[in-house]
Amino acid sequence: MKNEIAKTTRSYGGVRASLRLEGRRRKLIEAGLTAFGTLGYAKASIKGICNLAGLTERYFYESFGSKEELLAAVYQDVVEGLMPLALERLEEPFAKPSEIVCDTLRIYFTAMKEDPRKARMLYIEVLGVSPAIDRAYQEATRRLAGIIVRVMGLAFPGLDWRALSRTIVPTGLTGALTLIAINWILEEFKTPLDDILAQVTFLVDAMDAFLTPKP
Amino acid sequence: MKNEIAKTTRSYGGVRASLRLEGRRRKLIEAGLTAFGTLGYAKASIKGICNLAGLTERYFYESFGSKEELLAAVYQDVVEGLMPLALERLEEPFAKPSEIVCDTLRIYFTAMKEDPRKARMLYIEVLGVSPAIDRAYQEATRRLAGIIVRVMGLAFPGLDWRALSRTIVPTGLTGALTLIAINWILEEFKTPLDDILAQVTFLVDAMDAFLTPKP
DNA sequence: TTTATCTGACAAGTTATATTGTCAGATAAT
DNA sequence: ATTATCTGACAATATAACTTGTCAGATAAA
Repeated sequence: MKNEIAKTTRSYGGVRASLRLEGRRRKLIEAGLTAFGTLGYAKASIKGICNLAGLTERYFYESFGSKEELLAAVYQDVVEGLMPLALERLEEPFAKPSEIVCDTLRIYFTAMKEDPRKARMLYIEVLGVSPAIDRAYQEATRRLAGIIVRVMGLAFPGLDWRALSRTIVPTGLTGALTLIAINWILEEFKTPLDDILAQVTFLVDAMDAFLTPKP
Repeated sequence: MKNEIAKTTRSYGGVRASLRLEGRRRKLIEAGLTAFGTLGYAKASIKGICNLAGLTERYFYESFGSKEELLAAVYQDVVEGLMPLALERLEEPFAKPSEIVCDTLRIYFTAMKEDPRKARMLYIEVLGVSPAIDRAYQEATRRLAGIIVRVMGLAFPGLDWRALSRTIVPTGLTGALTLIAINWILEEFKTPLDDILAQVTFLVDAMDAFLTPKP
């Protein structure tokens, strides 16, 4: 209670106080991503994270109240960073359903392979930490399901996705995508991405053939 | 190194040494299930688990080298205990595909609702603890996928499930089932099980209608 | 130039947990 | 009956991490 960090207001090293604080916060989030995504949440220590960030513990508590709070911030950051990537593709035109589906999946899976830390955060480290984190996970799952529904809505405009979105179908599709991703992560991306996408293409094409009535 | 527990060989209280040891081990596994399945793995302490088991720490280290080792044993126990339940149903006859699918799912989901500790163990507490546990999770996932393939093979004998089992389809189905289950757990079983199964029935019937050519 | 504030390194206190050790009384073997 | 072993309760130690505090030197403001 006595010795809280005095709120910094001055400029220092030519940068405003708020910018320095934000910079430290970002460094901690980045370090947290590395620590959680490699060591895992349980084995990552605050001191270790601070070392990675090139900061000292004081600055950790300046921005976060606990390791769990940092985890939540890192998780949010990863989720927020990944969403727009997939959404961009949805603005572009496409020739057939399997194209838009696979393109979106490719973006998603590629992002994970390029940064396995994020992959671990998204699916593995985030579960079972605390009720608060569980809620964040649920919320992120819902958003992912929402994106999937949008993609499927574009791919199969004939279906009533507004109605379907109130069923277990989006959750099921999300789960399918998620577990395929988890297995891919745990086997260290051994299966070529193109193999996975070829199978998806086959399935989506089959669904397309079923839905579009032949004359 | 000096003071290891002398290996017990005598009979005591009318029970053989090996039986007493096995009994303590089982008590610890049961206590671990309770602790991990409610507090969560991270927050469960060895002392707390021993209290739940009505044993002292000495006996913990008699049977397990670490908390993680206990987790692996508990996980195995839960997985082994759940498999035969679902497999039993597969011996019985059924009228239509959605019947066998839903019956199996009902058994599975009911088991989780009746013992949420197991549900949490299966899907939530087990992830991200260590590479060894990750492998156990992968193995269990494969076995679950195997069961799903068997169920689908019964429900849709017209499909070549031997070939399909080498695709992402079993993993996808497993993931769908898993995430639906996780959401159900995290929302504390709010959605009535019959609602979920009704949707599954609808989907499986639709798939059936698609696969059986109309005259 | 002088004063106030910021930074980085580290110390200190606190808590929690794991892990090993001790021991008195209960039980079985001789 | 006496000796050896087993059990349960608890003490002691070690370790690790969190959290707060101190302080010298760097930087900016007056």
